[in-house]
Amino acid sequence: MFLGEYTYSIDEKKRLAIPPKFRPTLGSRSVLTRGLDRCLFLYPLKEWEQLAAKLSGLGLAQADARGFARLMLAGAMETNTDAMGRILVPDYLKEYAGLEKKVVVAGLYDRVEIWDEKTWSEYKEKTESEVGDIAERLKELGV
Amino acid sequence: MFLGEYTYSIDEKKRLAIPPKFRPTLGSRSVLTRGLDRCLFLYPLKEWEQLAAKLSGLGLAQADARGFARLMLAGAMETNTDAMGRILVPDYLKEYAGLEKKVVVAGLYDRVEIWDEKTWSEYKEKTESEVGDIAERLKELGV
DNA sequence: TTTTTTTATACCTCTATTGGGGAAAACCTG
DNA sequence: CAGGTTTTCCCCAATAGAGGTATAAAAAAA
Repeated sequence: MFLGEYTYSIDEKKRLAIPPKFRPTLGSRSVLTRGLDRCLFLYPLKEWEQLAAKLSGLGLAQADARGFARLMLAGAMETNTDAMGRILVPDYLKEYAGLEKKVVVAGLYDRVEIWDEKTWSEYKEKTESEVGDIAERLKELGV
Repeated sequence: MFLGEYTYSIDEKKRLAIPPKFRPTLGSRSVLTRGLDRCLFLYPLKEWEQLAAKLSGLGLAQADARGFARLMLAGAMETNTDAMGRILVPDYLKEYAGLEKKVVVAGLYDRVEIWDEKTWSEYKEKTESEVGDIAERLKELGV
């Protein structure tokens, strides 16, 4: 289970450290792809395989489903973590997410998300004001 | 069951002691999250897992559900209590709750709440003055 | 008052993070 | 196809920071 948010910097060789707590769960092979809302998704290989199967089964009928599947499948790339637990972020993904120097790595239960620090803080502020009453939402979930 | 309120100080390494009475119930692994009214919630791992599974089950499709899950899941952090019964409070949560030196740890039946001492006393004063109105409303609830 | 538990601070060890160097592989170009 | 250039990967090192431990003081209990 991935939890928490961490800040790292991408070095000039496009290497990005993964939080030590995430490393055992991710394993040595993981998949990096375009995510929603201008961030990147990072999955353990097994989780990715399940998701990819679901995505390719999404039927060709709807244009938006096709677009979504293309976004994630076409942009996917397997990444090997080096001895220090870092992954290499390819140019086209770095550009997609607008990653500058400072980057936020966030754990979201079954996946890891990678955001540019600025984009992340803007998104959080926006969401906090829109989501409104957290207590109400939690009650809907039966907590 | 968590009961009572205690005052502790966070050391310069962001470590915070948990009341000895709470330790057996929390176990060695627990989860610290953003709470309501600028405090932090601390759950035993098992309790949290139920909530997290529900949040992650909301799926990727809707933008507002995504945002809500991101706030709650990325905002959470698993904390291991050390040999002296202390937990580590990450920067972003310390900042969220405005924790300074003195901190109040309060038991609320099934969860633990963590407040900055100043925020806590202000909140209490405010609530005590409204206590009459609240009692009226509780009567309506049949308490 | 004595004993025991607990809190807080200081210190020390170890791990994590970030940087760089160099080898190998891939790519482009002439 | 050969030479040169760029990119990727692997190894190593230094520093800083985090995590663990011990001790002394304080509080609580007997």
